[in-house]
Amino acid sequence: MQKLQQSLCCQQCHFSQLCLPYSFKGKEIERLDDIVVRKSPYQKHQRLYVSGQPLVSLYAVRSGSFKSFTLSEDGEEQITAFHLPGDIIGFDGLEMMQHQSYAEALETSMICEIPYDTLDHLAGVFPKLRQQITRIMSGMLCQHQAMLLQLNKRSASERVLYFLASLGQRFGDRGFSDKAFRLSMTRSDMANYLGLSIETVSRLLTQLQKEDKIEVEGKLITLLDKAIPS
Amino acid sequence: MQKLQQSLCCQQCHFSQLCLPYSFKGKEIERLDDIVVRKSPYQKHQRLYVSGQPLVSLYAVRSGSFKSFTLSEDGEEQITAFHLPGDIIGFDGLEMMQHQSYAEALETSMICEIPYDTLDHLAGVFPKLRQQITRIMSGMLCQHQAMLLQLNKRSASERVLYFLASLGQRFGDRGFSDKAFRLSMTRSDMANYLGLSIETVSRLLTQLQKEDKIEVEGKLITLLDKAIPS
DNA sequence: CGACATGTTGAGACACATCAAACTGAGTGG
DNA sequence: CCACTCAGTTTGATGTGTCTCAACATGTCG
Repeated sequence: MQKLQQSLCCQQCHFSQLCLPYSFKGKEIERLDDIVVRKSPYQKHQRLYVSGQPLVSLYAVRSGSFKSFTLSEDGEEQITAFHLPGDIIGFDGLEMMQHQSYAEALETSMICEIPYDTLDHLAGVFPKLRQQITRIMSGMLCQHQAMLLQLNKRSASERVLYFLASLGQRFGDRGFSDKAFRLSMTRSDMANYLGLSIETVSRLLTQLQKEDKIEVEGKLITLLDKAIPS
Repeated sequence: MQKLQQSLCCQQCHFSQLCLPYSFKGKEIERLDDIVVRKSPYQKHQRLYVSGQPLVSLYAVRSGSFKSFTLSEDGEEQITAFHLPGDIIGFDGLEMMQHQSYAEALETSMICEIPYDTLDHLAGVFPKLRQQITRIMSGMLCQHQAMLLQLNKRSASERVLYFLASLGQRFGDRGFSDKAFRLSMTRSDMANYLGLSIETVSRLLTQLQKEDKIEVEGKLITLLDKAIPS
């Protein structure tokens, strides 16, 4: 049991450099470990939280993947992000201390739950932790800005390629291949996120393949040299 | 001179409830006042910072307005936000401690400069301040999520109306009329922000006027009852 | 194996972009 | 004070990228 705990702690986690423990020393990381709750696995389609629910914790993806989305008044879904291991989910709920979106597992996934009141308290004590939280939120703002450019200025084809390339880069950051990976989301999810129709996404995937920019085999994607922007 | 300083301090500022001092008591707000630098006015088109520049301060809009934008490799502008009095600009630079965008005055404007290292230090000391910074950044994430829905799911007409309505609401939050206001940005800026062409924005403004949803007189906008979503 | 979600491909429609031209208004100089 | 200029705005005519509708193919899970 002790060993299991050990294997699950932040020091052992492969994604700690992307997550909260970034640049932490022994003492600080132990305090973080104390407050983190390792939950049982989430199954595909299972929700981490729903919109309107009081925010008590943030959630770090340990394995698997999630999507975040909002629902408009008339019930249409808008996916706002896909989350990979090391990502932290729930920051949009801190303003009102109520979740402003939904988070749903795209596959069987593991989660570390981080109670927010204790995290905030630690943020007062450890400047490094405070700065890391700030850094993560700031990075999310930058991502949104890049996305805005894509949606407003780029063609459907460019958006699809951008999506695959940035996903590849994120896999690369996590020590996986940045060229070949498996999509955990459906074509419908991709289309929703990119503001396109399912049919357009499907067509463009085959077209990009014809242009020798990518290889597609169902959910398996390989980025070829031509995919890299000129 | 002492009086001038007084009239410029956070306690006297009409927009403090939107800004950092939100829910602050005397002692804390004074410390904030100590570190804030009131700068001379910025003229139209003058830039607060440029992309790539090291981040040393955040900036609170005191009066007037600004736009934030990024430039793509091939030099095309993408406006990411418009800033009104009480807004704080520069959060996207905290990840790299380097500004990731440009901020430019849309009209003659006053700014409060907030040195970031001292702000961060105060954030360690005052939980309220730390929470307010978090709240502001979280709110920006929510705004981006709402924008994503607009860009991906709404028609050009709906986007223009949404833009005017949310601008009106923000004016309302600041104690101005939420129904009648003057746009400080050009049609081109609006179009750029909303991912539309200038011509489309212009056409839709006249069309919305014909539908008795708004009144347009150059830069002066009035929202009519019909503008409020059904 | 059957059922149902997911993905692909084609044909036609349409919302918005682009191109083009005229209009307006603020600032400038004669 | 008026003519000039130029950025900003409006309006019209035409083009096109992507959506919609429809049919079919594939994969997945009981």
